[in-house]
Amino acid sequence: MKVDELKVLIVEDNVAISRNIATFFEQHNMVLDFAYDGRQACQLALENYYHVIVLDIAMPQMDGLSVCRELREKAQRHIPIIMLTARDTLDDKLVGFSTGADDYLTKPFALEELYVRCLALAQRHTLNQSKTLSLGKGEQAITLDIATKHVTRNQCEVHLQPIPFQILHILMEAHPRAVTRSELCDRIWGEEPTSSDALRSHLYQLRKALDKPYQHAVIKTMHGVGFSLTI
Amino acid sequence: MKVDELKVLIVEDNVAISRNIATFFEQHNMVLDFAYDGRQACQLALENYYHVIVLDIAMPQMDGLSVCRELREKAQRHIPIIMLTARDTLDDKLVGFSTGADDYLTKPFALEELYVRCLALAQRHTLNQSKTLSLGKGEQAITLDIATKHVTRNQCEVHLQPIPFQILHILMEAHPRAVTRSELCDRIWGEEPTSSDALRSHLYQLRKALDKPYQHAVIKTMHGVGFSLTI
DNA sequence: TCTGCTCTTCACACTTTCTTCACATCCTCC
DNA sequence: GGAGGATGTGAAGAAAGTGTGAAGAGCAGA
Repeated sequence: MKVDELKVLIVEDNVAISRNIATFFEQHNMVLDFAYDGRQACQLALENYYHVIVLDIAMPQMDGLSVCRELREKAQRHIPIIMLTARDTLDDKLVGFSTGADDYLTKPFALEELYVRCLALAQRHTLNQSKTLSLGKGEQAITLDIATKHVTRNQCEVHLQPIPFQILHILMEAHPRAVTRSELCDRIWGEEPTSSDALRSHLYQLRKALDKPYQHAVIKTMHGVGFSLTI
Repeated sequence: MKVDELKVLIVEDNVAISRNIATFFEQHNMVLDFAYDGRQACQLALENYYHVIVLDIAMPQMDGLSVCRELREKAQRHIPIIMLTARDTLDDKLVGFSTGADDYLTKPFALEELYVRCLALAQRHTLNQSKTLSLGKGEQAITLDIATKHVTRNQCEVHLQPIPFQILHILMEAHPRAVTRSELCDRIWGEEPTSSDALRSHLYQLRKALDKPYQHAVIKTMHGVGFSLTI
């Protein structure tokens, strides 16, 4: 998956609306998956990594609110969710938010509006700007420049290959949460998974470059869980 | 967060609009401060704690975008900001988000809409903080961070293996209720149960790590019933 | 085509965690 | 106070997960 692609799950039983969204979003370089009912939505959302989920409230089998509740309960991380609703009373909105939606739109809505809110939620609004992440201080100080792919630790440049760079990027975004192996694989390889041996090997490379020269290792293994940064 | 604890800064040079917002918001138990230009806004925002800032883009002296940028730069924490804008093109929205707004509304807007978004933003912000359970004080003080899997007692880190961690998590959620053996087994192993010897062994490990170093044991056996935490 | 870099695969060593078992101890009820 | 079930203790081995490093495949640019 390319770094600047946004992966979005559209949960909407009305095929016409789905298709509309698809046309607009794909023009804007987004990668879409679709679900047409709640069950399917939950399954997809728990198995794959999405930057944002667009969720219709009114659906057969399992409505949007239930999906939202289930994801909040079962998913390891907080998945950004935008609700689509036909209702428009204060109470309905409050209910939507209180079950854990991050944003909502009332139908009918402008596709553009949905697009902007997806970007914002995915925190990709800085899409075209040089953005640097930084964490820690002293010997543990790590900076990562997304645009130039520069990484430093303790002010010294660290050379990373592309995949180790991606791994570090994901870990820094998630900090202090641990990231599971499957989430890492999902975000790096997307649809075409490789053997998990590859991931181990890239992690080894990342550690060799980032941690080996220093006393304190910042990449921590959480046995049976995944990896996290400890600063 | 209780609604009546929400503290909001309204930054808007049009007094009529401010007054409107004030009337509606105060009916909903929010506590408001007002600023009428950008300078004033920055000053107030940096000196006081607000749950949300409602920020008009078009203002004399220093516009909303500049205020936003300055706050992102100078403020220690991420202050949730909702932008109010008269403009309504895709680019304008993107610019708004890219300077760091968390949400925006296009004028004219329904007060109700603004109200709901303020609530949502404040809530989302507190939800994003890593979730920690804590119980007791002094030597019995126990904290458990769900995201990072960190456990402390008496401010000292306690290393737990995954299953003992799960057990403690379940016990802390249930506190002060006792949890039966079968409930524990059910939640840990689900459908495929193991011998109950395993559970005993994991409980032993949990006690060894959590209680042994201290005088007072917090894990209490209720003979024939199950286990509970006594703080 | 060659060169240099990156990615994947594989084999092996090592670590952590889980389960099982044997025995000790405790509690409750008769 | 004794019998018998429930629970605590601890060690040992099984199982799963992880680290390490090298070798070769694959690919893009010179």
